[in-house]
Amino acid sequence: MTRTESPVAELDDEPPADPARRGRKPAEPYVLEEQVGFLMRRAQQRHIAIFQRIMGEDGPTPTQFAAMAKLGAGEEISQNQLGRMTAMDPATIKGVIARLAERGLVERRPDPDDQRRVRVRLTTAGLEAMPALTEKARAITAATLSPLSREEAERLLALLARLD
Amino acid sequence: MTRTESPVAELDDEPPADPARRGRKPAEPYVLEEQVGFLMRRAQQRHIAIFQRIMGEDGPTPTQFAAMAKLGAGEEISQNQLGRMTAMDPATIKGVIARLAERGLVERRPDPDDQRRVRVRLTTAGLEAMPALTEKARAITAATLSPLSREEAERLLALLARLD
DNA sequence: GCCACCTTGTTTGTATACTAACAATAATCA
DNA sequence: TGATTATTGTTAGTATACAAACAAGGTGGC
Repeated sequence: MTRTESPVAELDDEPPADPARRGRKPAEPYVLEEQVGFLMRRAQQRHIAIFQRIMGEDGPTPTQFAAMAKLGAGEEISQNQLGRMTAMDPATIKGVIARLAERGLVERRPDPDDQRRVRVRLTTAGLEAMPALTEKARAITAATLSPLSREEAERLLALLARLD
Repeated sequence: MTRTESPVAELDDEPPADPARRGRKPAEPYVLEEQVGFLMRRAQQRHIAIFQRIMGEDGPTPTQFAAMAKLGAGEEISQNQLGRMTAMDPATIKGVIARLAERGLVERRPDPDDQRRVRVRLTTAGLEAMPALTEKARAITAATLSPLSREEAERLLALLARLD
């Protein structure tokens, strides 16, 4: 699982990298469009655009739907724990849950056993919305991956999952 | 995080998922951790954390550095055009340039030939900062891709580039 | 039982990102 | 030329994200 040597830097035909360059030759250029960060940002922009198009005007955002998906069949989960499950820090999940609550899709109540906790669950409206939303979510995944073959898509997901 | 089985449960064959599933079988579950959007968001979170660690406390953010990289050797580019080159819409690039200007790394001046335009370029301080920042950017890319072999990294970049 | 420490949640501040609406200027075409 | 259209930039509003500082409720060590 370790990788100590040469970075990536070779989509074209470049000489090996060198950390200390003192007045040396032009060396390899830094090409923004070939950097992981830039490519991921662009891919995410496209994905989010697809998400909004399919979910529609007043549909949930990606993080809102992630929270709803984890609340799934009606479980009650503490706010921070839900944040951990959906890769959001406490400050972020707080806002997401607040907006879902404003729209009547989730409800919060104090945990009877631990007064620090806020338990969150889907409302009836939220529960009823889930099947249609989940179908849309599948369509969003499919549309995002549509430029790739099924094998390529699986390879991409496997590689992304390893960047953790 | 639970990583149980194969990444992509199933794409079947058709991107457009069937809109109506009425009382069908249990069907495949929707597993958040296997969706592209979720995996990309997590990968980006990790990348941004690496970025901030290596660039340091008062280093540029990813978008700020992207803008600086495109201004490169001292070219003067209009604000919106710079936004297009770095995948930022006009409202976003405006804020990024404003913050870079506050820190004295770029400067703006009206375009003499087109009064709508604002031309942006690196200041002397910005220019002088670039070599060290670019070295750090290379280290960031390498660190982000470090869980992968060189071949895997190249495959990932190629796949991400196709999601456009 | 008490105190130190950990966890949970909130608040504030900074930085992306995008939409929508708008103003000013250029470019085009009838 | 004059009107329509396009481009450039700004402003306001919504929604992530994270850090840092804080309050308050649990837990364990002694």
